[in-house]
Amino acid sequence: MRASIKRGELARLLGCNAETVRYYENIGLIGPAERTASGHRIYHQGDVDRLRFVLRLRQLGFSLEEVRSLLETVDTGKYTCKEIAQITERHIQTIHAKIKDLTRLERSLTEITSQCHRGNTPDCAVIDALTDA
Amino acid sequence: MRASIKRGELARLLGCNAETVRYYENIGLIGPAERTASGHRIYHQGDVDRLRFVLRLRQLGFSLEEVRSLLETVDTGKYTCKEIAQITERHIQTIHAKIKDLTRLERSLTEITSQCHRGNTPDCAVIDALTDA
DNA sequence: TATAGGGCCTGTAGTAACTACAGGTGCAAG
DNA sequence: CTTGCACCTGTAGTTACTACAGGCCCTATA
Repeated sequence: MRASIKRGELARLLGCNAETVRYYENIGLIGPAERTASGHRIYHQGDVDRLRFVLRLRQLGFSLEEVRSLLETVDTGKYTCKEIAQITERHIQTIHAKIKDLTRLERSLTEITSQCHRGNTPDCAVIDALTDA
Repeated sequence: MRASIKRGELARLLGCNAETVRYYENIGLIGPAERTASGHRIYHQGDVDRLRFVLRLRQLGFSLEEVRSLLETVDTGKYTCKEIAQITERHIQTIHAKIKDLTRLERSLTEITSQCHRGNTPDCAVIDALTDA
């Protein structure tokens, strides 16, 4: 017989919050789980695999909508390696843009702070930079 | 007499959404605006300066709670340059950590994608990497 | 002076992706 | 048998806005 686990065990197994599993079911990202007579959810190997797939995509920074779209793509089987590569490459670009933004931000802040004498008086170059018109 | 502008003009002047101004007032980040007899908000130079301060901090990635705290610090005037420098340096650390996270993420994705042959078949190294237990 | 169009007013709901709670069952170990 | 944990449900809270709907005000033009 197929191994079956409950929600908490599934979450522990994959390192996510048990509420997240229910949330993903609610929004239809993963299918409704099989239930025991008393209403408790039970999960099998296939469910574990699917949730792992979802969680990995999330860890890689894909949005839930992107995950949903990728699941559909993979489910229908109508995809090519080229298409998948394109999707991930677009995503890499997005991440790259975020890194650039943050780096610019870091530079600004570092520059502003570099003017500080770090003394025990309230005259501060940071405040000046933020206050000036 | 003091120059006075309305909400839309203030927003245009500082490059933010007019609704944002109302939002900041609602959450008490900026004080309640002076009103005309009919209830329209009016703003003066001091208000412009204060909102600019807030918006700059936001642009630098500070959270609204951090902005609130900084406003309070500056308002009381009980701060030293050293303290402000410490706050911004902590913030730089946070940003730096985010950059590191994203860079790691980018590396992972690039690595996964590098295995792809980009062909017109559905056998894809990305999917394999995401699917494997 | 009448009117048309904007801009302003309010409260509320929606966004992303969960997380946390309250109030109530089920289940398994001792 | 009872204790305590895990599970069930629906709902509210989080961040930082943004976008309405329904209604008033203000100003420029005919």
